[in-house]
Amino acid sequence: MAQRKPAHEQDAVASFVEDWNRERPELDTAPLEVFARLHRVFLRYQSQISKPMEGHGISMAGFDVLTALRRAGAPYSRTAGELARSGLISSAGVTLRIDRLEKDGLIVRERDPEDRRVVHSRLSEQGIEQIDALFNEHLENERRMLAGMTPAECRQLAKLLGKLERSVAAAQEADEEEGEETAGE
Amino acid sequence: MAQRKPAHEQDAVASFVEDWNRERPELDTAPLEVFARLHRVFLRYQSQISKPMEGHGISMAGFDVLTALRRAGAPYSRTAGELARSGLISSAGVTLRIDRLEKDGLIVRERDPEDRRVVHSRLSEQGIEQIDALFNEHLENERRMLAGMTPAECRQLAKLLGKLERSVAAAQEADEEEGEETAGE
DNA sequence: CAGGGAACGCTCAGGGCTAAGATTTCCACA
DNA sequence: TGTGGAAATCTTAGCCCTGAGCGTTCCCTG
Repeated sequence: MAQRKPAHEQDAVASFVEDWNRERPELDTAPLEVFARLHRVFLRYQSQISKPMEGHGISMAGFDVLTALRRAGAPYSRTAGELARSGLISSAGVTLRIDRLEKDGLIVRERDPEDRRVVHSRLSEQGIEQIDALFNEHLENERRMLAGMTPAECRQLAKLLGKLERSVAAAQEADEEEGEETAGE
Repeated sequence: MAQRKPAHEQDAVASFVEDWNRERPELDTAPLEVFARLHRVFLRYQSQISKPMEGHGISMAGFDVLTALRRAGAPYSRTAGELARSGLISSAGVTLRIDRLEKDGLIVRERDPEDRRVVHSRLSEQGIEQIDALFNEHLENERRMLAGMTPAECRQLAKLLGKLERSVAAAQEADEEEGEETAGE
């Protein structure tokens, strides 16, 4: 009943896998070793990364937009569609993010005169200052989160995560094509 | 039909790093190689993993609770606090998750007769059936997402993610201790 | 054996995201 | 040149999460 937590705190995912092997031994739980760990480390990362941002009154969602604009270089402007693709979120999500940032005076919306469907979001002066100050803190914070890893491990992990992203994206696209095929039957 | 992502489209995170080197060359962006990739692959994973669950009318949040209870073994029961820690979420979040699952008839709340502060959440018969059926699909889906990786790469990645979780957790705990020290001044 | 602190779960206010569909604008082509 | 489809953005409805704080219950201590 009580959870075992020996002095050197066993990996939580290893316990999960043990549990499943006991409860449903016929299942091959190998994928959990990757994805359950991915999930847990992301949740921890997310909550840790939010701390310096909250100090500046900026959310992770807002930070994502501000960095995308800052990265773009002068005049620090992108369309809503570009922001959706770069942040891997829906177009509705972009609208909401931009609403909030515009209300805070960090960005301005500008309708494209050539193609009036398009809206450009541009960093305000205040937005540039905020993100330039915050990004240093952000990197410093991330460095502290990597303190337990060697540089070689970081490089190896980065490489494998890149490969995993491609693998997950491939499965996603395979699903979408299958959906299109069966849609016309 | 041509692929949507032609060969010349390089890794999105590599482009980010290039952008930062151009815009703010004084910054050491090495941590992004790990965390930006972690963030992106998690977002893709999250949206892909939701597909089979939606078919059963279950959210990722609900799935997390149901698996935690199923893993626990008979009588498939845990306290709210245990669920919060195992899912890395707040106690308020647990209350909401349980509210929804109870309304759907997948779990039942039972107040502990020995310690009346404690509430146990237990899988209903229907809950057990649902999660047993869904978990197979879930693992199959995860396996498809790993199709682009070799087993050796998966093991290596799992190991490094485990190490990263410990490293991130250490940074988190360091922050909390610092907060406690300065709180009493 | 009475207080008071600690532990547990819940409530509330404030954000955040998505899917589906509406609206506006562009553009290719008959 | 008129029209239908496609594209870009916004709106709506619904669900999910957190931090702060509340009420209840337990239990240690004096």
